[in-house]
Amino acid sequence: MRIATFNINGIGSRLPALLAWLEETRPDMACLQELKAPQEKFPEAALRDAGYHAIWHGQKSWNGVAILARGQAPQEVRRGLPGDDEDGQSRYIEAAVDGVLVACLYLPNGNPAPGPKFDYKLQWFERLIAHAAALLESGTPVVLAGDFNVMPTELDVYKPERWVNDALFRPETRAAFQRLLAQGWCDALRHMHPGERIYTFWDYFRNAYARDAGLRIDHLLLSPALAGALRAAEVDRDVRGRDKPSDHAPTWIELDLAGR
DNA sequence: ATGACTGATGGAATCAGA
Repeated sequence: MRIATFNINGIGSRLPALLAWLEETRPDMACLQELKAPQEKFPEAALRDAGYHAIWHGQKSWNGVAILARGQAPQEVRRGLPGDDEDGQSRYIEAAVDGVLVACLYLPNGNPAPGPKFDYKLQWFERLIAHAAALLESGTPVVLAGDFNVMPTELDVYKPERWVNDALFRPETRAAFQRLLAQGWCDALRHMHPGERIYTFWDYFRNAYARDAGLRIDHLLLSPALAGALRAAEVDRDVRGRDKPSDHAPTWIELDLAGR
């Protein structure tokens, strides 16, 4: 089973690029973030024509997440991260496909830091950590996939010293990510490529992609039950170099679920 | 430290992104 995560930065303007990528790579599941579209503007029919069933949680202008599954309907388990009934931002959706629970998340950016946006980021992170613990306790095979807006280590930033005070790289943010990992999650891309510089995001500014001035902020975390099934983890970086690209590249894992 | 680029909204200029 191949599961991808892709922050598409606007499904309205990115639909041709999304369809082209789906057609080429045919992932079994795809988690999308930053739909930037209200619920009724999601291109359900176009995706169905491409062979994908979808669930999504839209929002006007910002945020928005979706889970696609090829040839079958994702079974929605949850929409919205528990822990704050006042949180109206569409950043979390969860579905089961073939016995695997997949959480699609878009963790808040948090800039500028410090400030209320950074506080929201850290609070959201705490809610994620609490919910992730509950998922692990359930014993279900789980993948946490999405745009975490965290570079876990200095290896994940083209120029760490420039980012130390940024919400994506501040000590509090990295510490929260490490606490999440310490529950027992496997950072799939890092596990398959230890010590390697791999990025999933390149800024639109200053020709960042051509300079390879990137960040690794899109992650797929595997529960212990799934870690042994991991066969590959890669970034489709060429997608970032195409016409009208998202600033993120699709990131994916291959799991061997035979004989579970 | 700052700015540069892009999408959504709304129909210009501003916000947000990372």
